[in-house]
Amino acid sequence: MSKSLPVLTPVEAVACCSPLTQEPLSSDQAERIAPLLKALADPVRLRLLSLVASHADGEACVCDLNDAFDLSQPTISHHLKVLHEVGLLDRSKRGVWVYYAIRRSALADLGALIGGVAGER
Amino acid sequence: MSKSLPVLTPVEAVACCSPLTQEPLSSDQAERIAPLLKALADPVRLRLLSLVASHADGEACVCDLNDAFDLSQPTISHHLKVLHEVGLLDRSKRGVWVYYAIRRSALADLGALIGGVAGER
DNA sequence: CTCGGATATCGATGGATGTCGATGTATTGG
DNA sequence: CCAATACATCGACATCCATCGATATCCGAG
Repeated sequence: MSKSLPVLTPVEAVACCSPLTQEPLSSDQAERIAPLLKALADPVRLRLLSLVASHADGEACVCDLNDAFDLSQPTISHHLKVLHEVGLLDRSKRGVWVYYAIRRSALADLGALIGGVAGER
Repeated sequence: MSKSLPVLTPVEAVACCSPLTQEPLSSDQAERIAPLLKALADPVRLRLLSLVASHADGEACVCDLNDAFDLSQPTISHHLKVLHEVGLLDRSKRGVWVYYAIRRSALADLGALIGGVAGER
């Protein structure tokens, strides 16, 4: 089986690659990185991530996020789940509220992978 | 019509934004950036881009690229078109062959947008 | 002009994805 | 224990997208 899928979130897979432009990506590497970009490749999720990141302490309550969009609450919940599952957002529950927090290192790694900046690891 | 779409390739839209994590993305900004990430968010296209970028002079002939994949020629052609349309690859024809060349500045801008590195413009 | 090779375009198809309303689950207040 | 609020899950639906085979287009060789 060529598909022995790792116990590795997409976000972890990014850290192990040299920049896109330096040497050809292996098929496996590409398959691991693509989901991360897919998670990012939606206007709503881009705004969600950006909203969370630019909030105080880099985290925001779902209740705040819902109001920023003209979309149903399940839809926002779905998008947050996608971002959380690939490891771009952390999730923590406090009382009735759920807070999502940005993972800056994940974004930094991804940015370095794309932009070709060697890396500040 | 809220949709007066610009004469602006996605790749040009990127250069105008501060990093994702700095301030919330506007709806319009998100709508312009998402297509660029969508173009990147496919394992085959990631490898294609990486192959082209790491080739000599940052460009490669389609004939070389086809052989690197287990996919039909039309499929590769389609992926290259997607990357070209968003401005990540330049296209030039020489005789019978078509060469695609990486646009490093586009990747750099996108990387900076995601990674939060201010920018080396 | 004709042939063959290199790429692009077209149409079809199966599978993934964004969105919604309805409903489920958990926590707090009374 | 009950009601209300915050959030997640579910099922359905429409749309989008990766892929293919067939075919068109372009160009150099002879």
